[in-house]
Amino acid sequence: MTSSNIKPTEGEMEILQVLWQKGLATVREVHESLNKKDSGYTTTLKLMQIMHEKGMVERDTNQKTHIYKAIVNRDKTEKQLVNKMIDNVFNGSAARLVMQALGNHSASADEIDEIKKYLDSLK
Amino acid sequence: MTSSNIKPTEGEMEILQVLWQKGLATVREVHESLNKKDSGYTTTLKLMQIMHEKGMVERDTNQKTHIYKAIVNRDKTEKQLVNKMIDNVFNGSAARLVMQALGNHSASADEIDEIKKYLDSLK
DNA sequence: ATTTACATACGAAATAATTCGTACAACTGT
DNA sequence: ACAGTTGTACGAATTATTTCGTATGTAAAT
Repeated sequence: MTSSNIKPTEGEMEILQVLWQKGLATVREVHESLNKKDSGYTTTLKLMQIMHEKGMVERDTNQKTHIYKAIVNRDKTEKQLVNKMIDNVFNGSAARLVMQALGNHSASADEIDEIKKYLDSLK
Repeated sequence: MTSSNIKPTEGEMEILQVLWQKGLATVREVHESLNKKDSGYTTTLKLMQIMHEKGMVERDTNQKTHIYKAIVNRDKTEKQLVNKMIDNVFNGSAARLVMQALGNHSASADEIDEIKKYLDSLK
């Protein structure tokens, strides 16, 4: 087992996405990005505090309003989740996952080309 | 929103996989397929009973030992989970998911060829 | 200066998911 | 017939996750 084994919950993933996208963000910014009408500001706050305890994010507390930043690695986290799904849902077949993803979510022609190029580069 | 919206938990997914693969199975067969050393037989039993309540599986109770069968659709369930991940983790980009899945050791050369063929067939 | 708005902290309730213990029924072998 | 094994049922404990209420501090606006 490697150094850090991360298993973000669903709620944590949503927040991480915002942070990865924005780089830096306050709790309010994150909360508004998520625009959940079903849960309040302090819920997002609490979640981010927990993420801090767990070492998934860091924060600058010099100002009254803290500024957060993800410190878990995006690529690594994504790979972990994808691998788990491949295992858990597709009996270990990456190909099945890929086909399910493409057969479905109407990947655009552009996307398909992009993927082809990528496949060629793997050789 | 369509008729049935299924959201199997992680434990339920593991069981569904066994059932999809075997077609029919008893609780013991499922439990042994999963070979979890960390949880007992009655845990699997309970889970499958809950799945029955939720209408994810049906069972033949004519014999003492009940025989289970998945009734949620495999393809549909997989699509749902993949879409959710695309949304939730990859900001809506199927291509990003695919690349993450392939950039992994998990994909063999054979698999990659298979996917290429598939991509061509999409045109 | 005082009210109003916005921030963090944090305990605790609410909800979800997993796990187990135990009661009891039905088969199996002696 | 009866002990041992294997099965279901199901309440309840445990653990994980999300949600909120409320205390309290700080800045801004009137």
